[in-house]
Amino acid sequence: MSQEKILVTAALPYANGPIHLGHLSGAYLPADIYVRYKRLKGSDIVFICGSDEHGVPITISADKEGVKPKVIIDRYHELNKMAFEQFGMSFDNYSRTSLPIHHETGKEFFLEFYNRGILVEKQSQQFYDEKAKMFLPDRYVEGTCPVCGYEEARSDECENCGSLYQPTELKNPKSKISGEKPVLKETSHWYFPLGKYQKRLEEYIKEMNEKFGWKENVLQYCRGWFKDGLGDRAITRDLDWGIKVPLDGVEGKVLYVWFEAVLGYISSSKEWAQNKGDENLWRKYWQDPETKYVAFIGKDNVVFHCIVFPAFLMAWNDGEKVKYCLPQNVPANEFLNFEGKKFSKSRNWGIDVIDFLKLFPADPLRYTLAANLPETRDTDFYWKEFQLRNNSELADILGNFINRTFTFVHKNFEGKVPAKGKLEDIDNEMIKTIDEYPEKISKLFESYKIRDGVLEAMNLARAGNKYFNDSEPWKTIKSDKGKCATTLNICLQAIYTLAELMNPVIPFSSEKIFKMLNAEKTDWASCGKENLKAGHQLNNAEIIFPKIEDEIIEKQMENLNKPEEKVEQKTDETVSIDEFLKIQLKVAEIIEAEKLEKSEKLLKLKIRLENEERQVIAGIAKSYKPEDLINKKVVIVANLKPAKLMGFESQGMILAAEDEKGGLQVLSVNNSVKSGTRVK
RNA sequence: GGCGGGGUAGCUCAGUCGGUCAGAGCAGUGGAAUCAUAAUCCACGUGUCGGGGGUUCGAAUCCCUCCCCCGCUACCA
Repeated sequence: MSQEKILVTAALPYANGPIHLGHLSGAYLPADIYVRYKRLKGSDIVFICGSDEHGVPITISADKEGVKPKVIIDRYHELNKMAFEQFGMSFDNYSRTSLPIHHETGKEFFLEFYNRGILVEKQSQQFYDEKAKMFLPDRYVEGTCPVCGYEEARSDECENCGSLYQPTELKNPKSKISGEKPVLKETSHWYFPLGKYQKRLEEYIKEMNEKFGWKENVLQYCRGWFKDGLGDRAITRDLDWGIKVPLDGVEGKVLYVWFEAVLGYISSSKEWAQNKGDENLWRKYWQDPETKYVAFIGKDNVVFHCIVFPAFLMAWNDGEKVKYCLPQNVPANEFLNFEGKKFSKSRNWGIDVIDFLKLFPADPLRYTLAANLPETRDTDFYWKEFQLRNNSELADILGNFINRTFTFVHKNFEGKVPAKGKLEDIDNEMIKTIDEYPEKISKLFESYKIRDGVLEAMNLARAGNKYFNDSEPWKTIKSDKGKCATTLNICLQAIYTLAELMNPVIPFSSEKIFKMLNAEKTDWASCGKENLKAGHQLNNAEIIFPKIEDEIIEKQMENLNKPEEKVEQKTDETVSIDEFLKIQLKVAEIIEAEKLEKSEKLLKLKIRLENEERQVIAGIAKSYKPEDLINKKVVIVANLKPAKLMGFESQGMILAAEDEKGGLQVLSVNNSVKSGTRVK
């Protein structure tokens, strides 16, 4: 088979915030594993990505901070680029859509469509914020629903009753940006007639699926869109931030981000070609019908990559010019949740890649995420699972297999690869097993079952351990050194194979293993053969996967509870009287108070309820001296679950409110109320 | 409200164009071994495959219905 030519793109992350673990699982990690695998297979491959830097949310972030959008995108472009590098993403190019080269691409496509009369111009009434001097997207306008009277309805749809209406019908509209009342203003936009391409799109997807086997979830999403019918979609917006509409006399309009963002793949490829010193090199991939184009994305992006982008390319290809390749496969993943809940920036739920990599190396994270990729449905990231994957699999199974083999060879064979002797059944079987692995994993990776491929690779390490155990080299070293040598030789060949098979998943560790083996990687097809010659000198062993201690994981899990409490404070959810009555608030008299020595904030109090005494630890030392509290009658939560603070048990909690200066005011009642009285 | 996805062993997840499909890993229990990061290897699962009904010789897998969770709902990216 001739060398495959492959173009791989990974979704362009939006430069309005840091990427988190969910992004990695959705698109980037599977893409990187696939690309690294294909490189080992010897494919001619180029891997493209970059920051998506236009759109309204970025301008809003900029306004909030009182800076230009450029500040925002520069910040997150650099941050995310760095995060990707540390995570081991092996992009050939990581570009950004704010570059002139991309603006040119965007304008070129727009003009191509405009000049060929493909676009439709339509007038419409849009809300305009006079204070902010901008047109408002629907989600930034709030008002009273004309149907049900719900006060937080959007400009075109009520989330409460589900009604759809014209923006003109919304009562009391209010801009969420300035808080001012927006006015309706006439505007015009260009629309791309997606509907005209629906039939061809359906055929395209059907054909690609038949030939290359698309994922079921992706097909489902597409069917959903086709079922509803595709309509015209506006490809311009009234905004200053973005690619200017390249027509004379048109001001204050830009190409809508979803029109140009997908074209960013092409621009990034152009930039890559320039950097390579061959301006037209990108055409070798994008414009050669032999190219296998694979687009890795998360499920939220399916419509853009399976429908919108292909439609653009079809429209372009209908012209006289050179034609672009359409995606041959779009292996979109579902989402990764975090400890059972959706990642949420606003709720501070989850962890950003850059922060994670400050705590742990990339490979354990890559392995953990790969072993639980949301390929068929949403999955979860759990700190405990991360620790377990690292400790029980990377360290105990893979790491230990390598370590036990190396230490044995160094101790008994002077660190040189022992020569194979007479082979017995067990040896032949192991050799066969090793030899079959590359093809086995290939099959999985080729059908985008990345997760299964990764887990299968770990099984070779398991097989290695079993072979080691069953061969008992610690016995044969004394009884039959030739047999022992055979065992270790085969174990080392297995380690070599593992280093290569695992290379796409844990590239940093793979390099370390190759270094220990004092060897270079080979092509994928050969890595299951005998690659280490007898007598070959090995380097010293090192621990590749240190264990992660419980305390470190527990600390991370403790941090999680903080944002959760914040969320509860913010919600205005109501509680029933029954729920309220579960909390027993009681009046208590403070009879003793003393400061806890090692603590800044805590006081140890003895309080008296009706006829019982309790110890309560209260965090009010900064606002009250112990002696000031004696005989004071305060309100406590009497049935709060007891907790230990600084080693002292606290049987309840004193209610207090924070004043403007951050001082605390304890809730107190005057002496006419008896201790133990229930507060209702 | 509409549309879509999901509900499979203690946990995380595979498996559904009906017939060795009732699974893997982890956890748990017992055992073997001691070269190794106390690391390995072997053995062990009576799970109503969310509930109920139906089609069929046969359903986790198809149809109907109910319950629960999640996502999307288009000028938001």
